Amino acid sequence: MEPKDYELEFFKSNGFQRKQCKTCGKFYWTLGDSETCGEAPCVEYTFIGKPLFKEKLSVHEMRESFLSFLEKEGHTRIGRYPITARWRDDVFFTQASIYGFQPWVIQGVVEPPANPLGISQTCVRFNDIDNVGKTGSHLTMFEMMAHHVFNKKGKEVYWKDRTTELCHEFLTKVQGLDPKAVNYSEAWWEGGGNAGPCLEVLLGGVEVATLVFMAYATENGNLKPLDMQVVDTGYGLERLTWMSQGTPSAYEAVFGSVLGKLKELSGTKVDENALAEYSKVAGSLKIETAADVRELRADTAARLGMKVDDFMSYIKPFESMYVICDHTRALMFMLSDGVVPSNVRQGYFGRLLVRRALREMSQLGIEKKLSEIVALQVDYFSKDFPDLKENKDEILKLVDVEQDKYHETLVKGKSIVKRLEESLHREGKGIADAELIELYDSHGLNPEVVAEFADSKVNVPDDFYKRVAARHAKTKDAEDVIVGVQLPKDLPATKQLFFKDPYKYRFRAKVLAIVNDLVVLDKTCFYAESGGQESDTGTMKDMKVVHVDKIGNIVVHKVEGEMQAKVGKLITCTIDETRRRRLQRHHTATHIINGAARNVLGNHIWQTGAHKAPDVARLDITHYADLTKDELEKIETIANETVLSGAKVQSTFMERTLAEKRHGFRLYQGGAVPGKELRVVRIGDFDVEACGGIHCKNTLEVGAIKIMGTRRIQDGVVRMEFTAGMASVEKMMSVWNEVKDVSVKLNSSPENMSDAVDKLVADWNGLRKELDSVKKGLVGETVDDLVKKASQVNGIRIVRHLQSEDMKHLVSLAKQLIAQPKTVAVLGSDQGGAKIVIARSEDVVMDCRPLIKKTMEMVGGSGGGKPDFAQGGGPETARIEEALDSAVASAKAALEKE
RNA sequence: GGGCCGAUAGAUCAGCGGAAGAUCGCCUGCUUUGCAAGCAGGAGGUCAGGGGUUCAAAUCCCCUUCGGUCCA
Repeated sequence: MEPKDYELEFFKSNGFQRKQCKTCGKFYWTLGDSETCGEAPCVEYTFIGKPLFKEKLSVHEMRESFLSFLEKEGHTRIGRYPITARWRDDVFFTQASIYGFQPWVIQGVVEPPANPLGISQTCVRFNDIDNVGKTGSHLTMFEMMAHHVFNKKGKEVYWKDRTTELCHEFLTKVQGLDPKAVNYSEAWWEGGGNAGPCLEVLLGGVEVATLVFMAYATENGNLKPLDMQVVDTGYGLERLTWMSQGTPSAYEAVFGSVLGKLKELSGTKVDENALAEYSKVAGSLKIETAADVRELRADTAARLGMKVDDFMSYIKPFESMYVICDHTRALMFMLSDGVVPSNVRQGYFGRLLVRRALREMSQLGIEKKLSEIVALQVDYFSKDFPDLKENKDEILKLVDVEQDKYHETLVKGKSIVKRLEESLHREGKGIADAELIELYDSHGLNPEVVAEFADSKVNVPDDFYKRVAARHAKTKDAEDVIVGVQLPKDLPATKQLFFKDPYKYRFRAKVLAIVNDLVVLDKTCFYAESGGQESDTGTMKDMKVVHVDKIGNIVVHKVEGEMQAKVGKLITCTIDETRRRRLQRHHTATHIINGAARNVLGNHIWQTGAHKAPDVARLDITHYADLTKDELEKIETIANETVLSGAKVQSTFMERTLAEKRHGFRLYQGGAVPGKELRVVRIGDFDVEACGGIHCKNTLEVGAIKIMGTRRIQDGVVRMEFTAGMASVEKMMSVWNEVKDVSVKLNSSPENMSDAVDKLVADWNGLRKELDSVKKGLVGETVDDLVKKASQVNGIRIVRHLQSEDMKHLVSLAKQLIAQPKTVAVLGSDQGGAKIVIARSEDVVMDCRPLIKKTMEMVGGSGGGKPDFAQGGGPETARIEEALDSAVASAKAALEKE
């Protein structure tokens, strides 16, 4: 961070002064005479009640004002990128306007869609979700407005001066800000492996924009100049809107009619003064823990001369409403862009928002469905985002489904809390910290919910969420390190011939390198495993090619047999044609099923994974419920109709930006696809995906598609297994054969098999029961005999009996014997080892446990039980008679003592 | 991707080393003009699956499968 980085010609020629903030020491440039940098906490918000801009604008108006200003200044306006960053595999969500251009544009691999460009990018960030609603300015979802410039060497567009000038003009000329009211503070920006100087645009106590000049790559702590220097600006749409309106909090400015409706529903009255003070205090505090929030409330209450409790009860409903507004707006965009709420990955954040919003709804006592609030958001935003309107029904459906799921969790939770409380009560305890943490972590019940469900009072520890986090903070296992193969440097990218001709199975190519059993060619028809499609196999001269991989853009053939390739020589290769054709069909079938599923289930269907083997393929899609039989049949029917329609399958390479423009982000079904050009695979008007796989040329080649089964592999994801072409035929043949075999065994026909099995099962159950009762009857008969044969001691009968039955039978017999008065039973069995039961009726005084222990020691075993009923066993079966005698003797001895 | 909790009758769950239980629901009979209900009796379980420990496992240990939940 060098001072000269910030000595802009723009500052100098316009009379800006460089000053140092009295409070924080930051350097800043200004036309004014302030002595501080101009950002809270160095200064308090100055614009509340006194807007700094000439006109009060809504978010829609502010966005339009910014973008049209940029257009006027020579920028091209482009549409937002989706909130789910499907073109990247390093992040879940779009968190800044630059995300849409990372990594390909920034790396110079792909041309930007326009240069310079203007955008208002929808973003979500969850780091500060706990502060939403409380601080007056935190949001999970926001729009980052920006002008971006991608400066290639020799093709520079503009850099620091013009950037800052544009910013200054927008604020002063367009929004009518007093030029003296804005400060530009010097700062350094780093992120995602890049770095550069930046200017923070501060006014009214708020940072409304950041102007980043991305000039370096960071490598091991060192800075390396970038080939392409990027202007990365970020203007907070919500903050600018807030500034223009001067409302007590950003929420009041941003949420418009949606917030109004919530106020109406909850019947709260607004005290502008209290809200304003709250925001001001929040602006000057660092809010990180629950204790900070308490301090915020206490400070504000003090400034207002209110009791903390009174202030709390006033401010709570507002916090709730702000949270609901924020979360529903974020949800709307996330769901529209293809997030299906679930318990993992992106979906989890959808669930989180729904549950948090519902909590606040119930706090406010609003009985409406959450989807009704989301619907208000859609209406408020759909004019500027038409896709929201298009997806409205889907969005609301997803919210409803998720609300139902939360309801189930709560119903279950309620009984869990009740039971827990009962059992703790028996021990004379109440719900303590440990239980609270367990209930939240394992059952999704946060402390407030538990307190609501519990009969007794529940105290929530201050550091509750910290302690939950501590439970998760265990060290990770070391990851498996994949040992990479060291290929010779400077190998050219392998030419992949199958793109041009997917039906070429024989070719000759030059051998470029051999490493162990790996062969690299100059060109190849072998498809390397990727995109879920297994690799081709085949032969190379007389060697077998068993697997093909891609390392970077070099295709590596793994061969078996004596090495016959020679570097520099040509070699003849043949691909296993049958296998290839099967893989091809399965790949095209996967696209068809994906399209069919979206057709039947809705726009929220995205591919989350896929695998194509020669004999079977599978496709994972985002969906909130198990597929019904009806849905499945529809998908299968549509898929097969599509096959029979004989649609062309077109594969064309296209510049990434152009492909995105033409086909939208639906392209990214298979996840992030690297590179400058995308291969776009299009099946009629049915399905378009970015895909590097090998496809049939016409859907007719796919043959019959048979979906073998579906199952939910996780909440929000359904896996479909299916076959196509010969694989379908084989599968159906083998299943049909199986069915016929079974039906023959059942003495039935395939059509009547189900009835036959029902009958069989019923018969089997009947027989089992009959056997049970017959056995019981036999026991009954012997009881009388045994009692008669029993010996007597002190008027107590001792029954001694040995039989070859299982323990269950022995126990059953003993129970019947001791139902008689004054009876001791000593029963043995030699089945599966030496087993003995010693039991007595209630009116006999004797502890059976020491007897069984002593007895079983004789047969090398042990035993135990209750005083009146003991059992045991041991391995020395041959000594069972001896043991029985000993047991009877011991029992007699014990009884005589009494 | 990781942590935690869980899987027992049709449903909700208890049992947590010594014959598989409760409540609701279901069936039969009685009672009632009918309904709600009441009374008496009854059916209904591979204790998720597989290994192990033990004389003995629903119960303890390990693995697998499935569900829930928290976190990234």
